[in-house]
Amino acid sequence: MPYDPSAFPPFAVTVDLVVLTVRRHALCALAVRRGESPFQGRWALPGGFVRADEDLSQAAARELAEETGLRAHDPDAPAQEGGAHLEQLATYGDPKRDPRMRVVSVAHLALAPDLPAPRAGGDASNARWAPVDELLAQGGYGRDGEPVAPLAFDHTQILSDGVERARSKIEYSSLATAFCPPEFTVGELRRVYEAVWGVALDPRNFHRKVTGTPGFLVPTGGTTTRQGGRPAQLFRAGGATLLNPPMLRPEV
Amino acid sequence: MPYDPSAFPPFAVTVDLVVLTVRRHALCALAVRRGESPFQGRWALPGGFVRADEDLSQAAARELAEETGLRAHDPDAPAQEGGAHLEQLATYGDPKRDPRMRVVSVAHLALAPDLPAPRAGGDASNARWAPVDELLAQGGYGRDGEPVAPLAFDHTQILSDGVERARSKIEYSSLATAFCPPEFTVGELRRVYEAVWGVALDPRNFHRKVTGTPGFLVPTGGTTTRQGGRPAQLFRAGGATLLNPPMLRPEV
DNA sequence: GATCATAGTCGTCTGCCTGACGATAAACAC
DNA sequence: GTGTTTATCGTCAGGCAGACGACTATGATC
Repeated sequence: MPYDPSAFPPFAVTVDLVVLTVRRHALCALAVRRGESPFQGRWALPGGFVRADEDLSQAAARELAEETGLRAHDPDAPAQEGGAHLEQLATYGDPKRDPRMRVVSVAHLALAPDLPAPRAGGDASNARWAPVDELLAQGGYGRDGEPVAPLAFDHTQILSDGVERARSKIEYSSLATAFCPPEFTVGELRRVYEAVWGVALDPRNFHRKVTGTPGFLVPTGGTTTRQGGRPAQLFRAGGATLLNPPMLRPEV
Repeated sequence: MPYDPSAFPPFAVTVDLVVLTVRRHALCALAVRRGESPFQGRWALPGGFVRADEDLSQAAARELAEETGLRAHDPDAPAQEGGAHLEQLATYGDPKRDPRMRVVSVAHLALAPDLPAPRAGGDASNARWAPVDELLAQGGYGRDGEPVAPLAFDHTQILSDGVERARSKIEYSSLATAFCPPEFTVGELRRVYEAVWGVALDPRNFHRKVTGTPGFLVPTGGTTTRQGGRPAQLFRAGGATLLNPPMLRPEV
C-alpha cells in the first residue's frame, strides 16, 4: 500500500490545560471565559491549537505561560521552586466534541502554588481561579446560590479526570509539593493534602509520616510563624519523586 | 477572534497499540512487520489512522480486532472473559516522529490472555509475539544472538511506557486477571505477576494475599491439574477493580 | 503580664499487614 | 512405594498506620 495523503482525514489538534492550585483551603482550577462561538460566554479550560512545528509538551508549556506566566518543569524532575509541574493527562477525540470540526485535544495537567490573579489577555474578568467542586457541579448552584453553567465542550470531563489524577498522584509521589511555595511547613503541606482530598488528616501522624520518609522533605533551617501558633520548621522538596510506602488516603 | 479554518495546521491522527500478553513465563508484545516505507521491513507496533467519524477508543478497538480478533472491554469494567482490557496510554506528537508528515499518535494499551498465533492480513510472518525485553533491547541482540533492529518510529518509547503502565497498574488493580483465561488458578495468576514484574514471588504469601482480598477472586468450585502437582482451585475475576491494600512489588 | 487560642512536635500503644519459612496435602512419573 | 511438583495452611517477628495524650512556643486578649 503506497503512501496516499488522501487516505486519512485531517484533524485539528489542540492542548487543553487543567491548571490546579490550592487557595483558601480549596482545590481550584483555572477557568477562562470564552469570547467566541461556540459556547460563547461560558467558562472553559485554557487551551489552544498546537502549532505546526511544536511538540505537544511545548504547546502545553506555551499555553501555560500565556495564561499564567508560569514556566513548566519537566514531569520527571522533582517539584521545584519557581515553576509548575506539567504532565500529559489524556487525549479526547470524540467526533462531536467540537461542533465546528474534528478536533482532538491533548489535555495536560499543571500543578502550581497559589498565584496572584490570573491573566487572560490582560482582562481579569475573563479568567479566574474557581473551586473545582463548583466547576464540576455542572447544572448546579455555586457558593452564591446562582445557577452555574457547565464548562464548555467536554471540559467538565477533562477537569474531572485531571482532578482524579492529582488526587491519586499525591498518594504515591511527592507532587503535593508542587502546590507549595519554594519553602513551606509541614502544616502547609498537610493543608494541601486536605484540600486536594477533601478530608481532615491527623497533624501528628502526618508530621511523622512526611518527616520520616527519606528524600521527601529537606529542612532549610529557617522557621516561620506565618500560619500563627508555634514557629514551624521550613522545608524544601527533597529529591525523591516516589513515596514508598505511599501516603494513605483515608477511605471515603 | 472569529473562527478561521486556516488558523490551525492539519494533522494526521493515528492509534498505536501496545498489546501485551504472557507467554511461556515472559511478558510479550504484539509486533508487526512494516511492509512499506519508512522503516520498511522493521518491526513496529500495530496501529492505523483514526477515521473521520470514529472516536479514539473505537479506532483502537477496531485496530485491536483487526490484528488479533479480540474484542475490547470497557476500561472501567473489571477484567472479564472473552476479551481484552483496553485503555488509553498516552499521546505522542513530536513534529519529526514521522518523516512523511505531521502525525499525532494516541497510543493505547491492551492486555490479553495467551492467544493463538497472531494474524496480520493472514500472513503470519508479518506479525508475532515477541518478549518485550527483546523488543526493548534496541540495537542489542535477541535470544538467538542475532542483532535486533529497534522498533520503527518512536515505538520503542511507546512500548516502554506501556510496559511501565502495566507493571504499575497490576500493583493496585485487579488488571493482572486480564492476562488470564476466564478460569485460572492462584498459581497461574502468580506466574503473571512474576512475568510482568520479572521477579519471583513467594507462593504462600501470594496465595494468602490474593485469596484474602475481598472481591479479587471468586472460586468457581472446579479444580485443575493442568499445571501439574496437586489439584488447584479455579477462580474467576471478582468484581473488585482496585486492590486495597495493593500488591507489593519487591524492590529492585 | 497572665491567660487563652493556635499550631507544631514528640511519644505511646495497638492492630494489621508483610516477609520469611516450616509443614502438610494431593496429584503424576517411575 | 518413592520422588517430584504444585497447592495450601500456619506461625512468628518486624514495620507501619491510626488513635490519641502530652508538651512547646508563638501571638492575641484582657
